Amino acid sequence: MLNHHTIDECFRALAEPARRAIVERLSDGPASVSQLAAPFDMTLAAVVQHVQVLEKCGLIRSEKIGRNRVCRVDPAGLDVVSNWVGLRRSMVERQLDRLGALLASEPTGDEDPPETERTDP
Amino acid sequence: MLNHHTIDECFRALAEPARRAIVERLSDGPASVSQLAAPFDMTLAAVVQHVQVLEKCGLIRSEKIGRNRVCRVDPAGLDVVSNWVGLRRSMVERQLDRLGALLASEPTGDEDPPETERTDP
DNA sequence: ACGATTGTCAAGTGACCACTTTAGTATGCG
DNA sequence: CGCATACTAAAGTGGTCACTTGACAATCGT
Repeated sequence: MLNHHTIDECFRALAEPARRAIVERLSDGPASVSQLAAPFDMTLAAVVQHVQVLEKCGLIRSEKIGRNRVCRVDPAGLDVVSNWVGLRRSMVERQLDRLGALLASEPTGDEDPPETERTDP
Repeated sequence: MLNHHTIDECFRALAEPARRAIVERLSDGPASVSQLAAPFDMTLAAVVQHVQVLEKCGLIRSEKIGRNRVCRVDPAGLDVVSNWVGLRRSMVERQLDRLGALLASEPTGDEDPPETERTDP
């Protein structure tokens, strides 16, 4: 019940350049919060907030080790957004294929009304 | 010079539920602006603005036909975000593989310092 | 034990942005 | 022509959110 893993939260989280940069850094290997903060011209507190956002939406996980919090990417989070994009891509592709086939198989050009619209028949 | 196609713009655009819904609707087939607006409890003007955002970042294209503007998904836009996510996913996967291999090939447990860190040696 | 790291919490602030309103332009239809 | 449809453009507004500050807790090194 801790993670929502919703598409909305994931996209919202990745909309922020700093958070995307954190995920990029983290996809190269685990890191502590201050390690994550180093490249930024930003307070440590701000980075902590970003980490919290990323964790709440399931894009990263973290565990406290001593006085450090070590963070790593959670593949499941990436999958959520990957699936969304992948589905749209395949739908658009299928849509274009259908259009291509239609154009190729109708030399006369007048058989039925030009249903260029949505998939319902 | 019209489209930026930057990752940042694409993610920012998709962070908005309404805009994601528009892309979803559009990945099922082309539609006019007012068709896109229909399901929303929102002014047409607002939808127009969303369409403009989606077009500027290269996620959709549109052409004016008569008094209608018909919109369709631009696959290239989806590819931009797909590539970003795909790269991170593969990096994380590779990272986990390396960790697994390391654990499997070290029964003694003390050969070199535990470099769980980034890829540099 | 003391000081220095490392992180956390809470409250405040400024900027951005989604949305509305208003007013206007262009196209289709009878 | 005249009226409705479909969009566009500009300005204003409220709410969200990234970031700061400041004060505090826990842990490490010496």
